This record gives sequence, C-alpha cells and structure tokens, in this order.
Amino acid sequence: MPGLGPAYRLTKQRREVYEVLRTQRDHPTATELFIRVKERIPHISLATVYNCLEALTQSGLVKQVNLDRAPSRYCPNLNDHGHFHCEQCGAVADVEFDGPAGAALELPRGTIVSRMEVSIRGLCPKCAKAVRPAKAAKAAKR
Amino acid sequence: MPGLGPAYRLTKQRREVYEVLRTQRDHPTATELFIRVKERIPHISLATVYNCLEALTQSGLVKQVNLDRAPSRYCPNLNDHGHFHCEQCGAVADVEFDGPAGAALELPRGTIVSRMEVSIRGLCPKCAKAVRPAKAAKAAKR
DNA sequence: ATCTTATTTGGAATAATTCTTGATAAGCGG
DNA sequence: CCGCTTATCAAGAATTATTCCAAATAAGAT
Repeated sequence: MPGLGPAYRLTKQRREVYEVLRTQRDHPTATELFIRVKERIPHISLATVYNCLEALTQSGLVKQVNLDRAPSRYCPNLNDHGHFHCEQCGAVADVEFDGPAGAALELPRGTIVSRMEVSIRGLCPKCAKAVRPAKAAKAAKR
Repeated sequence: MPGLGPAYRLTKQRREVYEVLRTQRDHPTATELFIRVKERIPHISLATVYNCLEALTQSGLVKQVNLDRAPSRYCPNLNDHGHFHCEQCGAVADVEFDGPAGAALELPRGTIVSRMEVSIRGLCPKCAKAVRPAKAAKAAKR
C-alpha cells in the first residue's frame, strides 16, 4: 500500500478499507464496504468507513465515483479513466481513454482543471445481448 | 417551447419551470428553481418542481446535471456538452466538445451507450486569476 | 358539460452522508 | 517503556436532497 499524506495516520481501519477496495475492484459503495470490512473488524462503524474513505481520497489513493444520484462508489484505480454504468445489472466498470483525456474540451483561457470525470450509462455487452433485438429502442429510452 | 412527449400534459407548472430554466441558464438546483418559480406561481410546491423536472427530463427537454454529491442541477442546453464546475465561486458552465464525444473511449464490443456525462472541476478564469500566483498548488489540492 | 386520467400539493418518509462528543489509539520525545 | 499530544474511532443524532403518499384539482377527450 502506498503511503498516505503527511497528516494522515495509517490505522488498521484505513488499511482494511483500502485492502478490501484494492482486492475487490467492483466499485463498492460505502455501505457495501462497511459490510465487507466488518468481517475483518467486526466492531467498525459506518461513520468510520466514511472517514477512511475521506482520508483515502484526500491522500489520492482512492477515487470517489458519483453516478447520477446513486450512492458514491469507490475505486482504487488511479489511472486517468472514466466509468461505465450498466442500467440493467448495475455493474460499474472502468473505461480507459484512448488519447489524452480532456483534449477535445473547449475550456475558456485561464481555466485551471483539477479533476475530471467521464461517466457513461447504458447496457453492458451481456445485458445488451439479453434485450436484443429491441436494441435501439431500449437504449434510447430513459 | 417544444412539445412534451405523448404521455405528458403541458401544464402551467411545467411551462413555468421550463421557462425559468430557459431564460436563466445558470444551472439552478430544484430548490433554486422552486424559489424562482414561486414568483410566478406563489402556491407551487417543491414536490411539483421535482415532478416537473422529472417530466421535462423524461421528455428530453432538459438535462439533469450531477456534480459530485451536490444537489442536482438542470440545464436546457440539449447539445452534446459537458459541465465545468468552479470550486471557488460555485458557478457551473457548459463546455462544448471539439470532436465527437466518446470517440476516444475503449468500451467493450457490444456495449450500448444511452447517455454520457463529462464533468470538470477546477477554477474558472476569474477565480484562477484571483488566487494566482499560488496557481498550481491551489489547483492540485482537494 | 362530463368523464377519465394525469397532475398538483403538503406533509411524511427515506436514505446517504455529515456532525458531535466522548473514548481510544498512534506516534513522538524522553 | 512511559506519558503526552493529537488524530482517529464509534454511536447515535442531525442534516438534507429527494421520493412517496393520499386526497384534491385540472387537462384534454367524448
């Protein structure tokens, strides 16, 4: 595990939250993480999981992923990437960029970009296959 | 105002919500819209504003914009575009794309994309100028 | 004008997240 | 190893955006 920032202490709780996140890369929510981490630290509280996630994102080890109004999800992939969210099965997957992200954005001169998030909604290949042949119609809705 | 879908009725509330949204393109939240629309329909309720926004987004006249965990904002710009959010002044601005959006995404074969959102955080030119010369440092934080 | 059905309302309910406060544990200097 | 300082944890309360609910109302069709 990489080090946290200078102000952060590496506690058992933070280590476990990060470890669960790193080994099961399915973009869990705070509550899902809470359930998983409880198997290792039974008396941990949800507030602590939130605290840990805050510390981990602040120190740059973890990315917070927000898809619409759904609960935040967390991701240990530090590469520049976007997220795909399947409307059918709910799965969230990383999406790599081909070229440099943000290259084709017409930002006003003088803008300073600190963070960028690309999120795509739709049907993953598996779910798309299941709803075909009403393919186009289904995708257009919502 | 363009027509709503077949199942939707064009009510006074929906017309006003859309009208406020169309004339003041500053990406207001539901509550901000509620306050603005109340000047025209004093007895409108917040739930109705939410209902109207649901109807307007469902019929494709309005886009719901979600930036991190903040309250949803709404946008009548139907072009393919992203959103810039200034961390200093809180302003939200549309960002046009140069090329075809989503061209540089490595999505698995068979994926059906229904919607895509690009959001950028940082400092708008005005706020960036104010914090300079600690430019890079400030932008890197958070 | 009437009828059917969508819509509006206001309040209650929900749910993710944050806050608060006292207890606990890290890491440091000695 | 011991005490000290300060960050962190825990449990529950609080906050807040959003949704749900049930009854009243208004649109649009016949």
